[in-house]
Amino acid sequence: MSEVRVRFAPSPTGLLHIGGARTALFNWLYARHTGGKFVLRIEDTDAARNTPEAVAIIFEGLKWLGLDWDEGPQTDGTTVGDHGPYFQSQRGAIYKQYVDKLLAEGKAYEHEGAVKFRIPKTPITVPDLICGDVTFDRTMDPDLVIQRKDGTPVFHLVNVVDDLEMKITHVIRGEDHLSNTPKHLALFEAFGATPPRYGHIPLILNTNGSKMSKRDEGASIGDYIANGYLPEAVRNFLCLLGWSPKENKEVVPLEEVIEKFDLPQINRSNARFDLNKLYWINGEYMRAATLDRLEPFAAAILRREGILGESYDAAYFRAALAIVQEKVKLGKELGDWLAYFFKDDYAFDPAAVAKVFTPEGLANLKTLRAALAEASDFSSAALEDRFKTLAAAQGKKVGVYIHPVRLAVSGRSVGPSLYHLLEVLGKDRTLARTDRALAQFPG
RNA sequence: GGCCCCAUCAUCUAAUUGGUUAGGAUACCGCCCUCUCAAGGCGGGUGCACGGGUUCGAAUCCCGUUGGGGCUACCA
Repeated sequence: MSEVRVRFAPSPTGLLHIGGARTALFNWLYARHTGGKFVLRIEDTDAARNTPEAVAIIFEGLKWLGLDWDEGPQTDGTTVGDHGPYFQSQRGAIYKQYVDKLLAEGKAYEHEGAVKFRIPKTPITVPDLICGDVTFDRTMDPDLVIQRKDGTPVFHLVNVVDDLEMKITHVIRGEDHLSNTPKHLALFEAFGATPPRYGHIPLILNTNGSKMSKRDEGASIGDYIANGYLPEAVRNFLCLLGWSPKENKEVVPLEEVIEKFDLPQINRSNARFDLNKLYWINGEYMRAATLDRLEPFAAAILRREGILGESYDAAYFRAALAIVQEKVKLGKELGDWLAYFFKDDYAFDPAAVAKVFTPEGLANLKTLRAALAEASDFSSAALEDRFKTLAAAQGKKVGVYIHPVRLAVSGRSVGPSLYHLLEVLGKDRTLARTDRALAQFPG
């Protein structure tokens, strides 16, 4: 009946952790599934590692993944939402009120300058939407420091106060917080407030089963951006970690995930991070991407690598992209496949030269060069026809022509469909490159 | 150590919630296709951690063991 309000409350640590990204994703999915609100709150109470750059990295990561938030600080410095401020560092006065209230009611007390909250020494059950009922004994639990000697509030306090003030209805967070939940529940009770529903999602582990920490390979979303993963692929992969669309599907459109996603179906066991599968999914998305999607993505990468200038021949670039698209699985590989399209003095792969530019291979190349020079139609279909006709006339297989030209016009033995490659390069370039190869390797 | 969570192929997971030859995907290995590389097609091996129960019947429920993870801060 009341609107669902979930939140992602990262701490600016200098990176967006893959686990945090998935937590954000699950929260976002739940908000979108229920038509609720997704709130972004920055838990920057630890001033030491709180920098504008670190906050910007969180923004960047979320936006890259397509996780837009309905409330919270915006990239341009403005704020959206009526429950702010959304930076904990700006909420000191609010926390103070709550601490004073507990103090006044005798639910907290001062101890060596700090303030401690009296944890009820009775068993408590956390009704978790994912884990089920989890009961904690608490009879031996020590009281909880909620305000340090220096007057600053502690995580557990601010977390609860903010969730309460921001009217969060569902707390979806990592399972590492399950054991902390009794403390949070006690705080809500002390404030006379109804606690949110909780859903603790399993953690993401390294391939070897150890806990994935900041330093580990692939732990940062920034790594995926840098390596040219497609955000939609990373998002799809993350969805599959702890959740399944059933029906033996792996590649799942976002709309379908939003429609099917729900808390009770989330797995309860930790998942290991399988980079192989992410790589495969990325390839799936690469091949399925439209040219309009791929062009800006690829152009940004190739510019960064100095392969493409600020301005470029869009039609030529798109044509090249179209024929290598099905070969490439990762943005990072794009440069390797496309560099020679934009560079005429490419080097020749020595191993390929040794194998293909044999006296016979070079002779075939010369024969072919003559045939291509006469071609008026340089379309792939016409080229294929011409190659086959030539081969038949000479009593040879087309391969004996194909391999030398490929090496001649690209410097390598691996590439897209040769006829298509020549079509994209065009007659002039093809002949010029062939001549260059012939000049360099006279036989 | 104490408390909590978890346990299906190497990995991510499915199993109409006790009745299946335990399914799919990635990875790996063959074969096919083929101008290279991919993609695609076909095929293959690998799994219910272990031990007890309950039941006509257990991957599924219960207990224990083992293993993994988390929490146990005046970090978040």
